[in-house]
Amino acid sequence: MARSLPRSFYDRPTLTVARELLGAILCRRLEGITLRARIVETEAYVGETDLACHARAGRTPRTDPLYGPPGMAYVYLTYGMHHLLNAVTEPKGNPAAVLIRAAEPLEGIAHMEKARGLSTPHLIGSGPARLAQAFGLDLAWNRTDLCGKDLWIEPGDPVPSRSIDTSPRIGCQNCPEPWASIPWRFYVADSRHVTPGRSRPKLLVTKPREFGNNRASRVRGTSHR
DNA sequence: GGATCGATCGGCT
DNA sequence: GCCGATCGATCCG
Repeated sequence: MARSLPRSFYDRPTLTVARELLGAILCRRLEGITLRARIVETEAYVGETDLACHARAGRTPRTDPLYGPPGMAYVYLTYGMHHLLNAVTEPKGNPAAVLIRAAEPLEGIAHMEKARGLSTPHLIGSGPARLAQAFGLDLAWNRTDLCGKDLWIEPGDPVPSRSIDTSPRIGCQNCPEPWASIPWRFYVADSRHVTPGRSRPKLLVTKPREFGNNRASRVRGTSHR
């Protein structure tokens, strides 16, 4: 049952791994139960030249896992309170990884709901920090072998390319171009379990402005902090 | 439904 | 010191 993806799966170009991780099943063994969730959103971070990738700073104690063998977990803390899970990719020495951004709970859902403190299905794993919280992942999981027995990823039903959408990576707006705009985020287009607010490329929702009341002067609130 | 803002801390400049 | 690979509460429309 626990047929985890082999290390060779991760030992490939990061963009390929990011696409093919869609539909795969993230799993964690707990006492008595197994958590399973279908990955529906990923982002690729590729090397020191990618100025959105942590490896832009070179090899440091923090980024060291990115330089290690493929198939290892890279977990770090962001904003002082959120943990994010990555899968290290490409041959050893090539600092790159796939950020696992969102997943649809399949098994062990009650445990995930408890860990998240809520039970709204599409809010359990729809974001990298939410997913990490649902799975109980923190810094102790950094460098965990994803080809091991505690935390692993199983093959799932492949997502056809027509069902995959792309976008710029979230939270990289301040990076220099082309890194801010390069479409290295991949997600299952019709999934309700992706990061909210960015799943749909905004259809023709914008109504024609009827009253010429185009007040551009947006009062910039009295910024008292 | 969209925009804004505060929380909170490790790592790098 | 400064700034995040974020989330959730809150306010507004």
